[in-house]
Amino acid sequence: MTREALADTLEQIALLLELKGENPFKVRAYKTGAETVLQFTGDIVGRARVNDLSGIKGLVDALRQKLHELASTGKLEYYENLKSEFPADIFDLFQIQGLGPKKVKAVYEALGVASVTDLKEACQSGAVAALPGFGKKSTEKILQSIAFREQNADRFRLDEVVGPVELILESLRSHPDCSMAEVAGSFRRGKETVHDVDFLVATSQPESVIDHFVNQEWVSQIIARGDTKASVNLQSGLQCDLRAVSTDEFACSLLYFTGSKEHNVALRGRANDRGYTLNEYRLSLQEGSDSADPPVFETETELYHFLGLGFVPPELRENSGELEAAEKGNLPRLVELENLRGTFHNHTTASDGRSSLEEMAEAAIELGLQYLGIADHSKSSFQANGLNEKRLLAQVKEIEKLNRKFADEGTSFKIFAGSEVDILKDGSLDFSDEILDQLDYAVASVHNAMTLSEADMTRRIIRAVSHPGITMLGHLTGRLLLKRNAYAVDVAAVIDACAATGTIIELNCSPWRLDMDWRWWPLAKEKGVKCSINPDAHHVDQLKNLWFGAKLARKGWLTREDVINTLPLGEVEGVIGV
DNA sequence: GCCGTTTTCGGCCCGACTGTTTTCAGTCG
Repeated sequence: MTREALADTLEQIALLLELKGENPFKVRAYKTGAETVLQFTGDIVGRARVNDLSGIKGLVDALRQKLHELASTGKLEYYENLKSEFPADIFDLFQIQGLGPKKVKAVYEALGVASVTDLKEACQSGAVAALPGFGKKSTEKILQSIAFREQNADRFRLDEVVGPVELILESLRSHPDCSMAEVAGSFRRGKETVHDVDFLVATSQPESVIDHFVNQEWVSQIIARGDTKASVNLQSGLQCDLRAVSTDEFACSLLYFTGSKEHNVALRGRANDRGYTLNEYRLSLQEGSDSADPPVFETETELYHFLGLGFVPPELRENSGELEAAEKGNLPRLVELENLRGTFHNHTTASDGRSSLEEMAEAAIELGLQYLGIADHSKSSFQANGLNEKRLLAQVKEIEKLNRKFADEGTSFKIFAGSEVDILKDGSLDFSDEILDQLDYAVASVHNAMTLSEADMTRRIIRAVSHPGITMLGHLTGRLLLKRNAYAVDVAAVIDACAATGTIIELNCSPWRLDMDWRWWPLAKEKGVKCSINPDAHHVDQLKNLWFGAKLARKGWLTREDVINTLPLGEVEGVIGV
């Protein structure tokens, strides 16, 4: 039983109680209970197991007893009973945008809608539109949301994939018959979401490695299994494919299975021009060609060089100019995770984070960072417990105190006091200039009124980034990968405005966002706009989101010089204007 | 269901937006 599992159960109880139309304050008690469990500093699971939860605000008789039962037995009778009153798939309905507990309750009770499939049918038949409180537009919105879900049903965010990838790679590499193993495909290229994951091994005993691959405990279904390839589904539904080749074929295969298809096509054309033909196993002489016999390539680098190209990092292999650059020797030296010296835009328990200021600082020091920017929500983000002026200034004082402590201890580390300031609907900011002046830096972000027209949204954001108190723009498009599309905004115009005002654009590396999108960074770079790779961490563990950020920054052709948080403490202050 | 007490029960977190209404309920951040 984990902390997250305890909190999940309380949250699901809250949802079910809402469905039943229970007292909303009772519902809230369960929700805040879940939050309390998540934020508790200490071994909440252990304490729940031995029924030692006294004195924790928010957990009194009922919740304390339930947490004890859950932690000590792994089950909760109250929850099981509650669940049995509703169809098993009812939770899926809450994923539909625009459907909350009241509306789920309405379609369930009036129409017997118990799943997303039922809901779709009921929308199409007009039954939903006929319900009180619903209408034509609601029906359309629901159908749109269902379509979006269906479209993305077989795609996964990187955070859902990175764990399994490491596990499987390690398992393959530890097999005695496997001499090399790599992950290829869109994961290796650093796409923001993936459909499946491709693995490649070099072996002289393919059957034995494939046997090993399909018989792991995390495999839930074997889709296909042949002599040199196999496909399986993991419990999450993620499809993983394995190809087994010989050691001599490994480099060409890795190139081939990394893609993209378009990059490969261009590369094959280039091989043809030189009298060769390239496939997933090897480079061979074209029939009748008088070119020299090609060697066996041990690495992708050797193959690229043979074709007159510099090594193209996998992230750039989208056939968007990388081959031309590789030919001229103009490929950028891409930024690396290890180049990052610090980071901005992180939250603490002061707003909606789950780790305290001190814990976040300690975790950043542990990661080897020299500085950490704190940017808790501002007062308009009420749902996120945004800070008002008084609380913000108190936090600034607290940060100053901690910084003095670091200095006294001889620790070369600094916390930058900032804020994630809400961009209000008209583009004005949630804090006055006088308050912003007292901060080291400020991130401006949109958190509401996301349905403005493109023109209005663009005007709104440009007004905010043009404000002298704003250092950087947070998650430019507001997208939530596989969940919510970007709001309408003219990204190019915003980039122009940032270029004109010297405003930094964030690469928000929460795996839900990865925003601004990698496709826009080359333009931003061309215009001279700098990037800040920001984890948007709400917990110490999420500082590791920097890994996603570095990957996506590379995909956007960014170098160390383009990313401000590669600068050491002592230089970065100048850039953010401290 | 929890809190703060006025130790017994009333009060509990805001504001914008949307769509369905025609004054407001539900959703979302």
